[in-house]
Amino acid sequence: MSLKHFFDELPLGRHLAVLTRLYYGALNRRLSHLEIDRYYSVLMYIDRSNEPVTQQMIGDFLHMDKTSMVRVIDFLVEKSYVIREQNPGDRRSYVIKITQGGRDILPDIDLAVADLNDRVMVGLSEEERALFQRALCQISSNLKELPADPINLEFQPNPKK
Amino acid sequence: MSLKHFFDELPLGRHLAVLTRLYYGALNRRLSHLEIDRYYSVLMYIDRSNEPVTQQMIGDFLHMDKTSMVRVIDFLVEKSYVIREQNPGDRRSYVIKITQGGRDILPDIDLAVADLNDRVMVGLSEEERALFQRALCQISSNLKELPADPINLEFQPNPKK
DNA sequence: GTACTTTAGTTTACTTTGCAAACCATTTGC
DNA sequence: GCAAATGGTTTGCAAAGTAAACTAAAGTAC
Repeated sequence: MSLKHFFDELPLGRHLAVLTRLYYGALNRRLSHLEIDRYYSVLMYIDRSNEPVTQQMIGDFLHMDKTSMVRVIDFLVEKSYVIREQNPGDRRSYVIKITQGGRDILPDIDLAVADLNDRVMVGLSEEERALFQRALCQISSNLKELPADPINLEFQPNPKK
Repeated sequence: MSLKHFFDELPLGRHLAVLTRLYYGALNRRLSHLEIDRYYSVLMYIDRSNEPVTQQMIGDFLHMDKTSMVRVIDFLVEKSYVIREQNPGDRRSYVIKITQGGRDILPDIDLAVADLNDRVMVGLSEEERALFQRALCQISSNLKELPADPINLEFQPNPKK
């Protein structure tokens, strides 16, 4: 049997799931000194945005559902990386603001993410990396066009003691 | 803020996780008439292999851990898609064999997977698709070189009633 | 202004998958 | 022949998505 060839016949999602796990395994290892579980992206988004951010906006941007969002923000508030502030413009929602404590750990996160993003691309030329990014976007937009059942797929770190 | 640019700064794993979820959402929808949850890959592998397959081998190939493997095979046996047979060569292990019932649903699975794998690539040339596949393999091998914490990330379908 | 609908966020209960640890029955290595 | 490793199982836990029901606030229509 040509396992090599069979690889391409498998659901693409299977490969993506494996890569996701490997990726976060590596990232969590690099950032294991931070108490931030795996919510790097959330903190990065809050920091990068130049407009006030609500939970809804974060969830929309990162494609996380709102109940998970509650848990994530609860966690980040608990760790004092962000605070919930009343949104003066809409009293139903909160503005999520990064704290100094959050800003303090961001450089580590940015560095680790940038470095790992770079390392996983070792062996690919600049053009190939650019194309890969473009392919991801294309695939994403293709998938969003398709009818789909709701599904959850996520990773979780093992509790490192 | 250039959100477009920020996209590349996010952990690659974040994008992969989202794509995995979208992909399985679409695939499960297409195969919702089958009672096979999301174990397409397992059945495909058992079918494709031209040597006797044990749970260990499946798990190794698909990067699923052995306790999940037990659950998956239990499920497939329950649904009569596969059977566990004593492995004459090693009495600790089983040979997992696909049944006629399993073979019956494989064409549907193969078709849906091939079609979806193709659809997600719409907008990319043959060369670009080939490069994308190669990039995935490269990334995978790069990641395996890196130290990593164990992590789990998977998807799960919502219980469609 | 009153009533209906939508939206932001929360809570609870459930699902799937990975991991860890303990375990049994074998097989392998010395 | 005995210790160590291996295939598989079980149990218990963790994270994240979903659904459904809920509150409070906003928006819309009349």
